[in-house]
Amino acid sequence: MATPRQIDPRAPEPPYRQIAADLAAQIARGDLRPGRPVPSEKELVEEYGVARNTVRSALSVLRADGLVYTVPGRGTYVSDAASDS
Amino acid sequence: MATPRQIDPRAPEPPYRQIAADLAAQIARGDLRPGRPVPSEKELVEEYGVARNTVRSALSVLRADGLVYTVPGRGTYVSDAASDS
DNA sequence: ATTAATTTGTTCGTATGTATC
DNA sequence: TGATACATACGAACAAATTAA
Repeated sequence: MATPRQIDPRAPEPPYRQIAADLAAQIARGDLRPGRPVPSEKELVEEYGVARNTVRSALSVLRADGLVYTVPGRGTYVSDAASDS
Repeated sequence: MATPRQIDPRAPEPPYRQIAADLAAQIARGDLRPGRPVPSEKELVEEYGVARNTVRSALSVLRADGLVYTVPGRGTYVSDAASDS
């Protein structure tokens, strides 16, 4: 089963930003490493307990920040320069 | 050719649930028998005129209900105890 | 033994409608 | 009103497992 990760639906920060921040923290921490895949959208849906759209919104933030890149049909990966952010 | 089965896209029940209910009815009726294969996803797509994802959602419902089980690469089969449901 | 065909599994892209805040 | 979230659906591509030729 997926490791549950907590987000607060009533926090001022919307869930998709909380998730983006959490994933960014995992990258900064080195839990998610450059070149390695981020959990799939399906897995993130299960881990965070949100809809797929919400996960996708979070990943869009990370993409915009250059922290990850997505390959259609493959997955989303941590960018090589992500650690220097 | 595949026997067309009617789905009402404007009904309150979403198509994937209508399909699940229809297949469950076929099982209850004995049209689909324990141990025997359910039509392949490809066939169900043609029969119901929906996308593969939608067929797979319907099959997920039946699996969750224990009415069928799926063997990767082989197919989906009616569970032995399906009749007692 | 190899190859091709079939079938299910996985993953992302996109769109629509509804509901909530 | 606008941003956000959820549910659902269709599409496309490729991988993996199984079976047939």
